[in-house]
Amino acid sequence: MTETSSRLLELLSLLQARREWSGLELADRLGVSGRTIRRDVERLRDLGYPIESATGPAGCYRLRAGTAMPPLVLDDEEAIAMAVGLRTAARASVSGIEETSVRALVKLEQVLPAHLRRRVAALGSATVAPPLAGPTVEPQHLTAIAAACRDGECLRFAYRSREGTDSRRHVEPHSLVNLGHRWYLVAWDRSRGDWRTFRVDRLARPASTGVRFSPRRLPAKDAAAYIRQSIIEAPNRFEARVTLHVAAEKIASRVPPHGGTIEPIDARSCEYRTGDDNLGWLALRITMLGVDFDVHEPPELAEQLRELSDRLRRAAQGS
Amino acid sequence: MTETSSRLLELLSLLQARREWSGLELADRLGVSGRTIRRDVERLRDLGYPIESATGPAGCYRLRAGTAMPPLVLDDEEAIAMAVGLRTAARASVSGIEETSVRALVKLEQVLPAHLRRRVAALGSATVAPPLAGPTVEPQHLTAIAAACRDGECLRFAYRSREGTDSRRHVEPHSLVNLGHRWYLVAWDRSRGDWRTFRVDRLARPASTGVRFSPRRLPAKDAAAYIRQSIIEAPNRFEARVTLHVAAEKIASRVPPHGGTIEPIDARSCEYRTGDDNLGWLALRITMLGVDFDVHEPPELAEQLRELSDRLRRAAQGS
DNA sequence: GTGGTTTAGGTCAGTATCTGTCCGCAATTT
DNA sequence: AAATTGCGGACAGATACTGACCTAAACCAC
Repeated sequence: MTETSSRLLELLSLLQARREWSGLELADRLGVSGRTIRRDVERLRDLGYPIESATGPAGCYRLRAGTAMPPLVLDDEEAIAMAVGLRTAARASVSGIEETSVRALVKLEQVLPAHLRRRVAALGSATVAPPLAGPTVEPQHLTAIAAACRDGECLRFAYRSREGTDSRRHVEPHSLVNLGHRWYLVAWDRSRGDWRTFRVDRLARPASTGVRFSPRRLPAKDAAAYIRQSIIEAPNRFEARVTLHVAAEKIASRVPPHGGTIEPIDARSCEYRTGDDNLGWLALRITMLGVDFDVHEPPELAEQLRELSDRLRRAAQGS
Repeated sequence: MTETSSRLLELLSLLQARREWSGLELADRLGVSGRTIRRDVERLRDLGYPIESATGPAGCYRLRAGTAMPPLVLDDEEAIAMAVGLRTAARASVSGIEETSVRALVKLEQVLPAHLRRRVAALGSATVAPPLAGPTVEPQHLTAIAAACRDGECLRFAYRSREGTDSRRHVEPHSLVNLGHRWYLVAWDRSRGDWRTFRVDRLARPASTGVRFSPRRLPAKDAAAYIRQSIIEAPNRFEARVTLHVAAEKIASRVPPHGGTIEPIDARSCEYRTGDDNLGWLALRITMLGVDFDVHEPPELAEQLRELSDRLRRAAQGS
C-alpha cells in the first residue's frame, strides 16, 4: 500500500509542477489506469486539495488554491531558492516576519539534503553585505539557535560583550527574538545562574550540546518584553534629532519600521529621531533619505557629515 | 485507504514540526496502535525519507536530512514567511537564484490559500523600498509573468517605453530573465509580429488572457543571450569611472555582482566602473562604499556629488 | 547487574480497500 | 452531429492494512 500513498504524493507533485494535466497524461505518467487517476483525484479532493477539472476535448485537471496549504513538493533548485529566500528574509527584510522565517528555515534545513545545504552555504557567502545594515547576522547561527530553542537543547557559543571582552557561554536557550533590525537570544546562563540576553551578531560558533533541559519561567511577560527592558537600560550610543525639509507623509514610508520616528512639524517639514551605535551608519541612513535636512543633535553627527561632505567635494574635484 | 495516505502525510508533518517524537506520542496523536506507527515509519523509510530511531528509555523517532527533499508541510505562518522570503530573494538578493526564486514562488502562490495571499500582499506593501536599488519590481508582476511563461499563456500588459510613451501590449511570453539587478521579459509581440524585450519595472497590470499558444523558437542561443544583446544596444545613460583609494581586494566583496567592475591600480587604489540611468542612485552607490574616491567620468556625476556635498554641509550647520 | 522502557519486527486472522474492467452519462469543442 | 474528455456506479479479484500477541535487542536508572 506504500504504492498508492506514494502515487498520491507524486500526483500532487505533478499538479504543482504544471498548471494543467489531462487525465490520460497523468495515467500514463503514473502507470495506472484512467479510472485510478479519477479515483486518486477524488481522494486528494477528500483530503482537502481543490482540484478543478474541465470536460470536453480540452479537458484537464488543475490544482487551485484552497483553504489549507498542501504539502509542497520541491525540486532541488526550488528548495535552494526557498532556503536562500528565507535567509535573506530572516536577516533583512520587512515587518515582523523575521522570526517566522527562522522557524520555517529550521524546518527546511532539518531535512535539506547535504548537497543542497552545501550549495545554499556557497550562495550565502556570495551575498553582498548591505553596507548600512550594521553588523550582519549569520543565518546559520540563527538556525542553530532557533533549533536549540525549539528542541530545548543546551547551547555553547563564544560571546564578545559590548565592552569587547570575550567569553565562552553555556546556556539554556529560551527564545530568539528580532527587535529593531537586531537579533537577540534570551537564555538562562548556566555558569552565571541567571537570565541573560545576547546579541546574535556578537556571538560566534554556536553549537548545540545535545543535552536536554527542562524549560524555566522567564521573569517577564514574554521574551520580547524582557529584551525591550534590557535594551532600554543600554540605549544607542548616538541618538540623532534632525529636521527633514519634506512633508511627513511623503517620507514616512521610506523609514524602516524600527529605524526611527517621524513627527510632522508643518506641511513642509518634519522631525526625524533615530539612533545607532555607529556614527557612519547613522549619517548614511539619514543621507539616504535623499532630502534636505538640518542636524540638531548630536554634535558628532554634524562633524561626521562635514567629513563626508569634504570627501564628496574632493571626489568631485577629480584627481 | 485515504486514511493511511493522509496519516503518512500527517506523520511526515509531525516529524517536520519537532525533532524528536516517541512512538507512543505519535500513536496517540494519530489515533492508531504503536505497531501501525512502526509500520508507517517503515513505509516512509521505503519512500526514501531517512528516519532515525533510538531504542531504550530515551528512544525516539527523528527525521533527518536525506538525499531528496521530502514534501514540506507548512503551517500558515511558515507559508507566509516562505512567500515573503522568495519575494525578497527574487527582487534583491544574491547571485543568480532570482529566477529559481520566481519559479518556486509561482509554485507556492498557485496553491496559497486566499487568506494567506492577502496577508502576504499586506506584508509586501509594508516593505521599505531600498533607495539604491533603482526602480523596484512588483513581485506579483514577476509571478504573473512567470506563470504565463510556464503555462504558455498569452499575456497583456501596459508598457512605458524608455522614451516615456505608453502602449498596450499583447504578447506570447517566452522567458523571464534576471540580468544585472533588473528583470526582463522576452516575448513575441503579437501586434508587432516580432520579438521584443520588456523591462518588468516598466510594465503595469500584467494579466494572463488564458489563451494558449504554441512555443516559437527564439532567434538566439537562449533568452539571457538575447537580452544581453539588446542591452548592449541600449546602455546606461551614465557610465561612471572613478578611482577608489582602497585596495581592490578589500572592496571587491562590497560591490554587488552586477553592480560594476573593480580593476586594481596599485596596492592602495583601484578603478571602479559602474553605470546607471539615474544620477542620484549612481552617486549614492559609490558613496555607500564608504571610501575616499575621485571621479573621472561623467562630469554630471561630479556635479551631482557637489550638490550632495553642499546639502550635507548645510545639514551639518543645523538650522 | 537487574529491571523497566522503548524500538524492531515476525506472524496471524479478519477486515477493509484498492485496482481494472465495463458501462452509461454529461459537458464541451470542432 | 461527432469526437473527446471527465464522472462515477458496479463488480470481482487481488492486495494491503490493522491490531493483537510475542520475542529480541538496546539503553538508562537504580
